[in-house]
Amino acid sequence: MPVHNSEISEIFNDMADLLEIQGSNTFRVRAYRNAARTIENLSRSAVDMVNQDEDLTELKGIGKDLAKKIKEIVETGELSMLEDLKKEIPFELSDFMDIPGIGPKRVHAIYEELGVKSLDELKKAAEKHRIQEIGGFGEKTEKIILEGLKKADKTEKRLKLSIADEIATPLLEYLRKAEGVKEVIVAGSYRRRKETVGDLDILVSHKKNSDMMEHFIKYEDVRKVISSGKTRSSVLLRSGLQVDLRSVAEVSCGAALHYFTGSKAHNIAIRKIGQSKGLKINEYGIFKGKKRIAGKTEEEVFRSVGLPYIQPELRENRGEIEAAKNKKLPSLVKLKDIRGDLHSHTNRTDGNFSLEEMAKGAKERGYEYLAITDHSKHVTVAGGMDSKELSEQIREIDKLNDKIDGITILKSIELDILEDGTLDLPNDILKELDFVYCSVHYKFNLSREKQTERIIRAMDNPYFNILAHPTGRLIGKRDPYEVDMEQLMKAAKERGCFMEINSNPERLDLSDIHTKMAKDMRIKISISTDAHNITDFDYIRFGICQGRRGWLEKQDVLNTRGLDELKKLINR
DNA sequence: GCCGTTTTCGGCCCGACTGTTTTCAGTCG
Repeated sequence: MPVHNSEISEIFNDMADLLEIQGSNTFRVRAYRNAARTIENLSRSAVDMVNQDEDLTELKGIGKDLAKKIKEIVETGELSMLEDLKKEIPFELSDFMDIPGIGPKRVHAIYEELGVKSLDELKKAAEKHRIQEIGGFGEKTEKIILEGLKKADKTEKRLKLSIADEIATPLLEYLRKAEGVKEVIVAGSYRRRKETVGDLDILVSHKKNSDMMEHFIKYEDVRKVISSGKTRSSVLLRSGLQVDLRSVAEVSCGAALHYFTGSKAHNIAIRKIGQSKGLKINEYGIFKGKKRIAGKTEEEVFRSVGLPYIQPELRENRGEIEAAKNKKLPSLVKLKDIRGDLHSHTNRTDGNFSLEEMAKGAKERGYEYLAITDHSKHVTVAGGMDSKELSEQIREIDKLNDKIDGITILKSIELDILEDGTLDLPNDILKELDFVYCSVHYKFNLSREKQTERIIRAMDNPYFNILAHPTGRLIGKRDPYEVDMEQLMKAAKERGCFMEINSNPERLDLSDIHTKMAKDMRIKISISTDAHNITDFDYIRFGICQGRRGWLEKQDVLNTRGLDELKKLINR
């Protein structure tokens, strides 16, 4: 049974939870959490590393002990120490910590004092007002627990970046109307352009005596004020999104922006470097003793620790600090580098606009080319094309290309990969196309081995060029299908195939980590939108963000090329 | 439990807000 990296990191996180509740050394707890993160962010499978007898202690935060534990997990699928720990402390206690306001110390107290060991029992204890009986606990804490339990039922989810955009835009506009306001900027994972956002961290600078905080909590979309102070307030919007507003002085703007942009792991790493240079770094600035030596801009913050500016999308402590030190930071791809879209649909299958309308929409966006990739026949619900219909469309595109100026329409298809790895249409029609996009649309639940084999077999066909939405996931709705991405990428590399970042904010597939894997393996990427509408072309901005989070540079992306170069590059 | 361009031992990021207390611990980001 192959063990996934995510399972290893989950075991380490479980270890950390239980150790923390047990009252273990906090740094030991942190070591487990760090290790969990390292494994989760690994662009290779830990199983392979163990099997190839590689030295795991080379990895950040993995020492002799944790290396041994990783090996044990890989070989047995579990960690005996965790199993032992579960016998000492009820495992369900770790769920208590999902309640906001409840941490390990309080969980420990509840368990020790009341013997409560499940969420059910916790609810009953709170309802009978037994929580208040515990020293250091009061009425409010009890209420927090009851409310938290209610909320846990609804499984508070992270919002997709596109939704966060929709919520943030009017809020920012509103905040900018406050009296005495100077600057308003969103930090946090929103600024790092992560695919989902847990909350919004907004920084404001304003004149003295501004009513900023007052203004903020009066926003019409506020459902509940969580906390409100002079420098920081938190509210819950009706959408369920939490927004934290922080007031910052101008001298501290850069330091605060860096601090609240995160990620936490990145910040810790930066602060450690600062510490080694005798500096204290916090949200107010960079301090040498009591003297502030920097903090007005983010550039100053980085300079003070001897680093060049690091783009927000890279700040995940996935090697960006080492790259910065070695002057190896990527020059990230930009929206304006994109010269065409390689994945789009028309009303011949499940799109909403005609070929010509889509072409005009792409042209209006300044594109030099647009590839039409309608579905093939197996996708019956979308009215997929057979050979005859495809050849009709090919002739239609030829005609349109004669008629329309300023943009070239490329002939392509989103061709289904069948269960046995064959392609949905025969090669004699595929050879008429400029290139072929391929994808999986059914039988998502094959075993990891079978799914991997299926796609690699498809890649064996010489007309296979680009793998669309390589894991099939829909964020928050459908998990990615099981597939060995490393194997897929190796196969793609050997055969001259490419990968897609599907820019639809529901998909963003490849993920950031897999994008980085492709980059490391020198596999070029199509950043395209899968547009079914003209406005869908604008999803490209989310794909670009994902590409940037995966360290992509202009030259790593297929559709930053001019038409001739693209055609040369894409054909096997 | 990890880690070392002063270190193989003694550190390990830092401050605001809240609740329950009378000076602070816990939690959060």
